[in-house]
Amino acid sequence: MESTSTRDPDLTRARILDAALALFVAHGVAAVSMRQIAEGSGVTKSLIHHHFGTKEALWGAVKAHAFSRYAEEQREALEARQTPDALLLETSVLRYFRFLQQRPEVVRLLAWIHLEADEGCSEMDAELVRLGAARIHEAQQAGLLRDDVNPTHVVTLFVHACNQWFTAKAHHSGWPGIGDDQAYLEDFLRIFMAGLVPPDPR
Amino acid sequence: MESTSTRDPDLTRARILDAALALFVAHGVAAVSMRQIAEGSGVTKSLIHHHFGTKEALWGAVKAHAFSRYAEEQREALEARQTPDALLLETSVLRYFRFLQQRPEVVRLLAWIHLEADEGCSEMDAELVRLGAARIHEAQQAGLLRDDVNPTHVVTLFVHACNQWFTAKAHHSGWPGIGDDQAYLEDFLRIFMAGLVPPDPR
DNA sequence: CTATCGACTGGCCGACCGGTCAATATGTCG
DNA sequence: CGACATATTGACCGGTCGGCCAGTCGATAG
Repeated sequence: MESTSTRDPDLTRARILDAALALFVAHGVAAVSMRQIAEGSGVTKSLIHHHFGTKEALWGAVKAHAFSRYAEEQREALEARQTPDALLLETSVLRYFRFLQQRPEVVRLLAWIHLEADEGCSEMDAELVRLGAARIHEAQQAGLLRDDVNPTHVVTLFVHACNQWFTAKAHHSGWPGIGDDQAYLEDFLRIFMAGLVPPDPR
Repeated sequence: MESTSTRDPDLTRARILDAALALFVAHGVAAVSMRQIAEGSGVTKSLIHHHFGTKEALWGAVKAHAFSRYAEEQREALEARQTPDALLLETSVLRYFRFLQQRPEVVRLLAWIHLEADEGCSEMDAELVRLGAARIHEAQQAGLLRDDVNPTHVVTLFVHACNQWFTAKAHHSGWPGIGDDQAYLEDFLRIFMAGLVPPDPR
């Protein structure tokens, strides 16, 4: 049954993971102390060591927890296809863009993972990419998309275009003539979709 | 005249900046100690404080030094236009891609700066973006590129596509079906350039 | 009731942190 | 040759770090 407020190790672990994720993502692993995480999660520093061992192990658990949840959300959205094939790619880009727009912590988590060159995390979204690439391959064979480009690169390209937009947002917000999220998304989609139509056979 | 091996404050500053850049870029500012920088540059820790003050000031000097050198290189290459207008954009993308390919430390430096949300650094490449956007605007008015997209977004898009490719390389190298640098670049250029041709007026 | 196991606590440790400071070495100028 | 500015050094400071450990608390099983 549901436990009372005290002595709930699962809830404790969850609270530690949440606080650690927030702090790690905001300031970086090296800049966050175990004492800060303890304070942020309302538990003792020793208890964190009891549940997760070392700080590095905690970071590993945080990554696995947050990343797998994100990957699951994305897969569910991707597998529930109800749009016609011709618009599937465009709506996928749009959904991914909105997803990152509403979850800035995912963007920063990815950025930290990239800087660590953690190849282990790539397994978690490899399945997503494979799924998306398969959809694009289908559309290519149906003549809806040009077939002289690697489907995986198509997925990679739009993921990159969305990720980097939010990653570097503070930086390029000072660039002259740049627009807001919506304006960038629309221009990207114009170029991206027009660049993928099959060439006129004539 | 040229000084001997001892007592060359300029050389000392340069050595400290080089060592600090390498360490900061590799491990992040918070994870690098002044003692490590001292060891890496062959000087005393106190001497670093003497020349640069605090650790944060050193990081600022490192950013300014590396970033301005990078921006200068890019501007020189951009201002020496000798290619015909029709190919300028494609060669610009190619040059920028090769530039990042040969300077992985620039890619990582940018990634760290983005995570800091340091808006001050955006002034350094804002001029570059303005210059590139102006070239694209010229090409639009000459009818070489579609004119219903923001020129700044065109620059932003290809910068993002190149940056994120190298930033996340270790991560997406595990994705199924992904190609190498050259294959990605070619596919990106196909989509990008085809997406920018003016629509058939008929 | 008692034995037992895991959740949980406070205190402690050695190592290391960024930064300071007085003292010294070295080059330059009068 | 001094006098002076500054590059350079090593010792040292208070504070914080991650991790450890002995021990208490609380639920559950026998």
